[in-house]
Amino acid sequence: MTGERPPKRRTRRLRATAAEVFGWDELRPAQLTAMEWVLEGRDTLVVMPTGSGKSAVYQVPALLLSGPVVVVSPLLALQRDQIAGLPGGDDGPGAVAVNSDLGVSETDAAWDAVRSGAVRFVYLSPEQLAKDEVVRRLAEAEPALFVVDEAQCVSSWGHDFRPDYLRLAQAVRRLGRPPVLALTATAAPPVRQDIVERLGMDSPRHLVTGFDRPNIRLEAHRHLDDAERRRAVVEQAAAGPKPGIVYAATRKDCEFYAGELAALGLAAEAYHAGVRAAERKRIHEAFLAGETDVVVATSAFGMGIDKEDVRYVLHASLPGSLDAYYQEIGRCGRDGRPALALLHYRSEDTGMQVYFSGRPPSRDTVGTVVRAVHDHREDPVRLDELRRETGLSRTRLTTAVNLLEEAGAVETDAAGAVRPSPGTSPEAAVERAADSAEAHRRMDRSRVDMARAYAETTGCRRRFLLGYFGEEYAEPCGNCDICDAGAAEDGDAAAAGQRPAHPDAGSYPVGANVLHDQWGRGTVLSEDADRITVLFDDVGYRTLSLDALAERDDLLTVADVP
DNA sequence: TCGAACTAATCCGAATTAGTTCGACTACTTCGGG
Repeated sequence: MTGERPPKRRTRRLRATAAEVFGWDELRPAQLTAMEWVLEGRDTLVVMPTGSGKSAVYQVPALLLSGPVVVVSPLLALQRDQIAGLPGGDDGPGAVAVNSDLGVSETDAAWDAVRSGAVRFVYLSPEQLAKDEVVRRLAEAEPALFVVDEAQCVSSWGHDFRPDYLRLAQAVRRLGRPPVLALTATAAPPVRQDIVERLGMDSPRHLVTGFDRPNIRLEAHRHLDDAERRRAVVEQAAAGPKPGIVYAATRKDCEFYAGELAALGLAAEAYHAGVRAAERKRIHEAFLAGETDVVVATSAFGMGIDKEDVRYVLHASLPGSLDAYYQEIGRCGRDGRPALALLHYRSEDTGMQVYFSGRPPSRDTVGTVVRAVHDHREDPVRLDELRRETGLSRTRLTTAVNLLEEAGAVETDAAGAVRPSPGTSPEAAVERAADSAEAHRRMDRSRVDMARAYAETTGCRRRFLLGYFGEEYAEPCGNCDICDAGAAEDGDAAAAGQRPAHPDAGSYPVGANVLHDQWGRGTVLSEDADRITVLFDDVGYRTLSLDALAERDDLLTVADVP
């Protein structure tokens, strides 16, 4: 193994497989790089926009690996789409999805196919991997790669809504620790860090392609009055070029806006989790087929929508985070033609988003769980047994166990059973879990604050948004409402998006590590005309006014500059 | 945290108002009934 021969041979094999099996004559450099890392057996985190061929990063290497590939995917519909998109026929790679749709005999047949090697890909929800039986049968097949698709779900859903996402690392361990590949289209630096930690990835390589989507125009409008906001949303949704997506905060609002738009003669549909499955499928397909002008939806609508010609994404309310916002607006303008991301909000919207960011399990719940675990000090206990003993729901129990595990108070052993960590009392465990929960709450709260800060920024919106994702963007973009206003004021496009500089502008360069009097260590994410945004390790995102910083020069000190 | 929907109180009863309560997003899985 000397010189450059091995990688070159690997590259040739990847290209040949892509062409022969999938009919892809060209692979993009980023795709190829990530595929090579996967073949080398390295843990890998890939952040690439939808439509750039993320799935290929595991599909092609899968055919060159020695065992089946496990693919964790959050929605059963996505699993079906992925399998339908694979090349069929006798030469194509076999694939199965194991989930609650299957009957007993179908499930057995699926596992037989996995065991016999007839199947390359096994698609599973994280809930499936919480089952002993599933992990046991998978382990027998000795998987060669563990893929987590839509990996942002680990961070956005794992902490409360779907806690089995935080238990994937245990499953990976029990499967013999195959290399882990995490794929996502949108992840800010703290989300990437969360994904890496929660999946237990080992010194992973990161492949992050640019976030900027220059053809999407960014605008935000604040309203004082709810009726006025509703009027503006309906008018703009009706007037804009179609098709478009309107995101509303509640199911009720979806029905309201869809009703108003339909009354104006538009083909408009309301989409949310309260709509029955068959109807949702119909709406989804009609939208992809170009039969719908506007879908008005909650956050339920989005994953798996790969439609090129969406002309606008309009938000009728403040989003819960810029992570969610960027994901949602990224669904317009995929054809590269001009598109509009428009946010209508009221400051009152923050209340509901804080509510939505979820409440951690109570001290009582955590206490019940930790005492139950301590009762099994001598014989580690499985989660389903803990559930019977505590009478808690699956979600609440798993969330509490995850929190205790994060706090170092309990551990999961090689067989998937839970026991107390040595030397921790139940009382201390509850305290530590409460501290972890509080840290999550602060982080979630700061994400809502950042969504509002984006809406209210006085600088170029694109610079703000990209700064949030850790991408420096020096010049004003010229394609947001703030840049337009600046250009109109000074008649100078170059000055657009930049208000007169604060005397302290430049004191806190983007990327600099800083130390705050109260909030501790942090990293400067972006700099507006009169304020900076910092991501603190312990308290999350904060915006700080340069005026306030000028008054007390010991408040925030620069530790080092990149 | 906000706002819709409800309840109680008020000067006869209808109608207003102050106070209270409750629901507001995202999925998979399992299980019972038609």
